[in-house]
Amino acid sequence: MNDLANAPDLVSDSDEPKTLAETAYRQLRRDIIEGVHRPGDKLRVEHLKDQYEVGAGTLREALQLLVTDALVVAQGQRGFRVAPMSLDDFADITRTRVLLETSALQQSIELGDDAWEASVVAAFHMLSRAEDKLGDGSKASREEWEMRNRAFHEALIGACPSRWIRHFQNILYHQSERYRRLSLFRQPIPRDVHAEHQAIVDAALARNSAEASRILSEHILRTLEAVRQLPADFIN
Amino acid sequence: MNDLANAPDLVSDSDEPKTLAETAYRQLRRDIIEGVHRPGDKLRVEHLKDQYEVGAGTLREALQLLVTDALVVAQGQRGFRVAPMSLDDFADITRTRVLLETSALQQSIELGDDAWEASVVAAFHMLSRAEDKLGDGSKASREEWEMRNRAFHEALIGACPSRWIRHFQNILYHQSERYRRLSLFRQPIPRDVHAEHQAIVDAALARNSAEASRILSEHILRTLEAVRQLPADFIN
DNA sequence: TCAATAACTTTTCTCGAGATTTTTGTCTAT
DNA sequence: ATAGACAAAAATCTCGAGAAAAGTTATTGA
Repeated sequence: MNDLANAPDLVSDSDEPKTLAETAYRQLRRDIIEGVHRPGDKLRVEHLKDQYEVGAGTLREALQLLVTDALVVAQGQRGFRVAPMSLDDFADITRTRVLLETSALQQSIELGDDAWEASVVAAFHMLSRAEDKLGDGSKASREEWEMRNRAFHEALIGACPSRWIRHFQNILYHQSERYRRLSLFRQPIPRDVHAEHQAIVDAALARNSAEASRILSEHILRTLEAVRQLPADFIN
Repeated sequence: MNDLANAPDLVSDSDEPKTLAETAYRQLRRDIIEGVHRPGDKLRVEHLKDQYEVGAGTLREALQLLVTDALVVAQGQRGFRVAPMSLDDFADITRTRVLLETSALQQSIELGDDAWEASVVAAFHMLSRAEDKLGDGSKASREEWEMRNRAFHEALIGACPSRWIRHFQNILYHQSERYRRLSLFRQPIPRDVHAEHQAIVDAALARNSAEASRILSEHILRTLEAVRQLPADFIN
């Protein structure tokens, strides 16, 4: 139909940072997702420029990039703040993710070729291996699992030709990461995620679009439930 | 359910520009949508800073804001360019818009109260009046119609509580504006748009979610067909 | 004639200082 | 004691110049 699948991303994310601003942007993004800068915190340029070792203008640019990801909000003439978090917001993020990701998955199942099937199987395998090593509870293994989990979800919708859906999906994934981090903190991988992933793979390879969407939906929504059951004051 | 409907937008767009950078941003955005800067054009800071009468750093910031809207693409260390246009891209935009806007409409129909109904009727009335004045073919009347058309679509999904859907919807609307401009150029409001809008309003007020979505889908997709039938070299 | 290198020009990126605006703190008057 | 106004402090926003990179043209050798 169209060949957008191989077109460059709307916002380059994969390749190396070529500029100081982008380097600071990535460090800041990680720090926000990790909770170093907490929701609602004011991000003062004068303080942060020393911390991240760049000029004021450069840091400003990094903050602007974070506005694109909606991890930072800018209020004209009143500086920058870390985007607030709330249960309602996470519910919104999750539902929107379900809407986009199921649609992308359906298109993937419809259009995906052998190479797509192979990449899904491969990503699932990588993820399964990471699950095995998750027992030690180390931070490294958990981060590895995070990365591969993300790679798996990306592989699933990899054959979806819509650059826009993938772009929005990307933004939402970063957002959820902030929340999922909370749920992992208390109950490290509680439910049987492996079986859920396996079921999605099976349905996808069987080209059973409706079934795959249904399972994926429940899979994503379950994370919402996990966060909902956290102590109320966990999100502030 | 949740009270996000009245929460501030992810990216403030309604209120007045409080900073020079934001002013330049709006001017630039309009110029890109209007085609003053053409797709693929290089946006050289040194030239543009004089044209828009701001400093280099300030213009840089304005360009960064446009990256958020995906109207400008930044290539690290190689400056900024106007985002390219293509038929495939517009098809992608349109389909994604349909996905988001029908979902938002369904939620609106489900949750909307009397005030929502009133705002839909009001926006429809405003739009109809603008259609009457469209006969003179003046630029002013066409711009008025554009604004009210947008207001109408926004009113329809106004009761959708998802800030994220509305945010993405917003970005996509700006994108389509660039393309719709082309179709208006040749065939000024060709099809019977009024009847389509009327049908959507009727179905929405009757709380007929499925029917309203179906009509809205076709309504949006028709614009895609209109652009498809333009001379091939119109998009370059 | 063509390819590779080198010098030059253009453009982007980065920084620190000055001008505005917001915020904080203090003081006075009711 | 509270509210308002004034003053001081902090932070943001803006600008122009200098450093680094990319792009362009000229030159040289085979």
